[in-house]
Amino acid sequence: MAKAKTQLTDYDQPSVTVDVLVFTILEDQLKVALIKRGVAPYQGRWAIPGGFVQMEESLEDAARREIQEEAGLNNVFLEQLYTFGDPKRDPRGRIITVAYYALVPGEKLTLAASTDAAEARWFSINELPKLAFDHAKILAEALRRLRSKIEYSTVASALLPEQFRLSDLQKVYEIILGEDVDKRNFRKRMLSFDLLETTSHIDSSGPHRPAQLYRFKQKEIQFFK
Amino acid sequence: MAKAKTQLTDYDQPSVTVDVLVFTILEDQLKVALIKRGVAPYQGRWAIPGGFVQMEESLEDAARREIQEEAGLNNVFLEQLYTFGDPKRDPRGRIITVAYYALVPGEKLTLAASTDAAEARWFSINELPKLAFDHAKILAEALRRLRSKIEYSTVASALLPEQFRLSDLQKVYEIILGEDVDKRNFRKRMLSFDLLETTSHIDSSGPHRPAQLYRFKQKEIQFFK
DNA sequence: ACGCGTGGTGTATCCATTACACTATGCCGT
DNA sequence: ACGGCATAGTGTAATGGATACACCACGCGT
Repeated sequence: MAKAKTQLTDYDQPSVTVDVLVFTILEDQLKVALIKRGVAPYQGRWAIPGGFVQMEESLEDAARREIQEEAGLNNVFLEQLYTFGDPKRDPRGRIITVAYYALVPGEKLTLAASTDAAEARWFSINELPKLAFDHAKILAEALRRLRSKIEYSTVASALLPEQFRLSDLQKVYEIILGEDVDKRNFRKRMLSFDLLETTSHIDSSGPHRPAQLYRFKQKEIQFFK
Repeated sequence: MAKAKTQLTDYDQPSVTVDVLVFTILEDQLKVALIKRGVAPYQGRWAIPGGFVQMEESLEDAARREIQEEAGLNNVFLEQLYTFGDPKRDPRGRIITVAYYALVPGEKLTLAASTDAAEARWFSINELPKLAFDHAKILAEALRRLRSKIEYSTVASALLPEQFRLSDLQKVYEIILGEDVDKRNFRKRMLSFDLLETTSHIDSSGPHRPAQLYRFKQKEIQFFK
């Protein structure tokens, strides 16, 4: 085991990981990417993907690296959630984890099992397995944050392709909030913020009236009102 | 320098500190406790008090320990703010800091200079000195959080004694938000949430009509609506 | 007793949110 | 080509919360 040359105190210190909750929408459900642990502790249990923070990378870079490794994705919405540091949260020792959550558009996505994971899968948040460590708590916190944030910001855009129908956007809200939304009020409200614009494209798939496609004026997340 | 016996990887790892922003209200101003650094780097600059996380304590316990050491206070409102982990944020090496903020009632408070601090003082947030490290950013984030949170929760209670006049509560809002509040609307709104109750005490200090004293029904923070 | 300073109260207006139902349009099957 | 199906798209009335606003109440100090 290497000596910790850069430590600034003479004492043992906690290790630091980042865990990343990657959410997407598939089959009209909110899904989260989990990995099946291939080693003890919690061997065989599902867990939030994560890994140690390297010395030269920022926390956010570490989170992006994880997403790249697990799901092959760059350039997704990513936000720090909370830092979990209970001394007992990991039976291997003192590990503090900085949790992030990411949102990726519901398109083609592949999940790669990483070194210490036997398998990786999307789970609907309505059909979650028992999770390893304190990961159920972390996931619950992420869902709270996402449900809250969608009410006053444009985060939903990160779950959609660049262009989308208003009914697609409405569906994202319904899936995340878990309740139906009134179509007319929803459209009125969304358009009133002046953060959406029509594109020159029309969606004519499907045996019904074609829909206008919209996009968000800004790629970055905006706040309502 | 001690060998890091409990490390879980063969690589060097970041150190972890907690930094704690302690806010109070004094002289009708929102104040934050800062310490003057007695050692390099940033010797002589003012900084947010903080320290290393010990192996056996949770992050919150570490934050409470800091508050105890710096200000001799227990049992204050404390909430995790954000974790700052830029590899360049500290010239001494890789230090990740988990920032907390605490709110203490505006009463008698003493600040003690700790080992590596030459001095400790309250600063009005309107008259801040240049801060060490990335502490200006951390403080700005804390202020944003506090200003946001006071709008939809009872956090203001943590800045007041157990019993207070409605005008005291109003003043806390005005100081934190930095703008005047309409007295009648403020009272109507606060009372409408049914989170306050009158006490049997009347404040008769001052050469004017005495004021009813109120308290929050719950000690814990509640959310409006 | 009167004036000062803060405590305490109500009403009318405005604006945002809600509830709610029908017509429009393209596709597909006959 | 037409009729039915499925989703797109649209407006108005009622409600309720937020805002703006001014005067009397009460103890104290002089």
